[in-house]
Amino acid sequence: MDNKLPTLKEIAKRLKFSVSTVSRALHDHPSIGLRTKMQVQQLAKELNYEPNQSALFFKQQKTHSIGVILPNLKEEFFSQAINGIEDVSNEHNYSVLIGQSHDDIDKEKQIVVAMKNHRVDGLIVSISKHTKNYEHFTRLEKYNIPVVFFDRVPDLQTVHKVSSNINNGTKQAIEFLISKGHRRIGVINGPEEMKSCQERTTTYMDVLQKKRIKIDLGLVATTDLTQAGTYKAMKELLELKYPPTAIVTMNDYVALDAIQYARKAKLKINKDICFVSYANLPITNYLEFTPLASVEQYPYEQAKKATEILFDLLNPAEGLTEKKPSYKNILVEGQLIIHKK
Amino acid sequence: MDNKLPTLKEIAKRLKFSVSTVSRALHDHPSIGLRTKMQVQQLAKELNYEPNQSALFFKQQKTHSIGVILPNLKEEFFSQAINGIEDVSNEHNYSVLIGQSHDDIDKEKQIVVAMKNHRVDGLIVSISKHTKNYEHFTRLEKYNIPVVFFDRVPDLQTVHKVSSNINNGTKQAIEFLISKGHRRIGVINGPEEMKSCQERTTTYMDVLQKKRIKIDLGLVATTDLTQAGTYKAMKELLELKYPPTAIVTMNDYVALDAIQYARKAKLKINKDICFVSYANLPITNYLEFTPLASVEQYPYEQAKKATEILFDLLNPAEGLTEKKPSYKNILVEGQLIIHKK
DNA sequence: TTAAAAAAGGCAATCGGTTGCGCTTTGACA
DNA sequence: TGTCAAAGCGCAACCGATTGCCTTTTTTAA
Repeated sequence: MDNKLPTLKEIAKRLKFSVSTVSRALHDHPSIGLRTKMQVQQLAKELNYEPNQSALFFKQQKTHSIGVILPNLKEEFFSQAINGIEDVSNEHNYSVLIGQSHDDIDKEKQIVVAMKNHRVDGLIVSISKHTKNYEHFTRLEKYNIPVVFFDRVPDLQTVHKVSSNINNGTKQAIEFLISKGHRRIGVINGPEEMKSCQERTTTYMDVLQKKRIKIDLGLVATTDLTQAGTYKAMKELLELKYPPTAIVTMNDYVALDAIQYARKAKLKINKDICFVSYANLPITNYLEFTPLASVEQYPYEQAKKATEILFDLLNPAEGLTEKKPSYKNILVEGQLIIHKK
Repeated sequence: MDNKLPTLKEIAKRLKFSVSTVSRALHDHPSIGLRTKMQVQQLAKELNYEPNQSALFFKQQKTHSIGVILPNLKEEFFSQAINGIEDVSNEHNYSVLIGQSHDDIDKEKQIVVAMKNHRVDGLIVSISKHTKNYEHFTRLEKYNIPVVFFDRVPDLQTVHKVSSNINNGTKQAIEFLISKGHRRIGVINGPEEMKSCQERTTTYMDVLQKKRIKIDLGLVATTDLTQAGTYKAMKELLELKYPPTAIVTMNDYVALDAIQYARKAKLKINKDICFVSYANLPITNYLEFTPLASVEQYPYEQAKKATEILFDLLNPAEGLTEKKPSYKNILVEGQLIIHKK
């Protein structure tokens, strides 16, 4: 009982019209008579006709789907980002294909290939924390698959990207800590490959310098974002001759690990030592010991903006010539959120 | 410079073969000579030829993609589930299309239509918490799109589903609390529409009865899973003449809200009142006040199993006749995990 | 009444790959 | 040297929808 889906041919046969007439009738083409249109449209409705998307995709060389590659859906940051992507895609009647790199470069490359084979019309990407080489992405140009990066973006001028300008947030964060009387402020940064981490350090030093606070490079530690890495960083910081009284951490997950370490070290959170972080996870509402403040990076907005750019690329603006090798580089301002409690 | 992708036709033209020969050569068809095969395969490699998936999808009437519909990616339970789905799909070289219902029935229906239009080969679904009517899913049968439900499954016999058998976990949980000396054990359950919630209540009563503990229906409250709903449930329970000394909550998110409420009510967690929950969120590791134990529901495994079933449906086992209106109904055993601390 | 224009609809190519079937070689064997 | 089969390859249909162009019919105007 393989209930074949109705096709144009089927309708045409029943009504004794040609396939092309049926097609045009359904599209309200002017050169089809009213009676014919009515007949066709009614039968189409009766049969519950719907055009075969695969055929359309094939003909128009479009799949009406975009791919999304990101490190890990488990991080709420990214699952919020997905919402932004989905919302915009749905408006355009596009579907969303998802792939997680799990911060593994090989997996990332593999997904890119899979997406390309699937002929996605475009790609939204947040790169893995180890990605330094972007060839697997740039290669997509040959296939006319536009790519827009967000949040974790390559340090290239020749790509479209949306990222969070954390400089302002970082500045606010450090000034906030200084205003609270802290003078020895530590940093637990992420891998140096990540552009945002370099920026964080730079801003950190800028602010301290402006406020005429001595800079001690020993106060800048790095983690690979694992719990072990963060513990190690904390160990280094706490073993300093003059340990920090406040620490700025790469993101909330790092902050949670750092806080856990501090507690094991019998430090009183927000008393002996304070934390300021990035990302502003909703889950922190349930925590007893949380960062004093977080720099919100607006994942939903970033992802939304990135997707909008992608659709602009897919539907080149009306009346615009092809000649525009200009690359979008949008910055979403980060914002320091001071937690209540 | 619209670098057209190479096609069979292109290769055929250059080598002066017919398209069909080229096609067969690339597929190692026996009726093609060795020399020809070599030539074709080499040129194909040089040109970086790759078959146009859209064309294939169209021809074979398959898209090599499966759709996933679930309530909310923000819940770690579901983002873990996605991993299981992705892993299996990748093995089969399938792509994963994602849609979130956000627990909204209309949105859910809309996504089903979008997925159908996209001609996904199959669907993995965890229904919204309000879904009672499953017509939008059963309608897919007509399109030969198999559906496998997981975790939040319809209460129907005529569908494929994988869900967590929480009865055993619930039993263990209640017995655990009883062994700790609790005699007044409360329940904060989810919406009654959800099958798992009915089961929870039933098991709860069974165990109490077996242990000869008086059943007080006042101890069973429900929440709509929002914070407000949970607060209301807690209020009811705590205002009882003899309030519970332990509470079993629908899931960890509910538990967190309940715990927060209890703390505001100046109750000492794990002393005045204990909690046992479901889901076992990793985030609870960072919490000061957590449930004593959680019933792990193995989202990754559930989703993985569901996806495997889907692929079985897509590739009907060799030598099996079509005649098998048998519906899979897999239960993944829940397991009580007692938190250390 | 006739020519020309407008209206209505059909033909066939096309997208890229697959595949049943038929045609032409070649080689082996008698 | 003639015969026949196997080997090697091409033709053409097909999947479903779109669209440029041509044909037929009807209408309008001269």
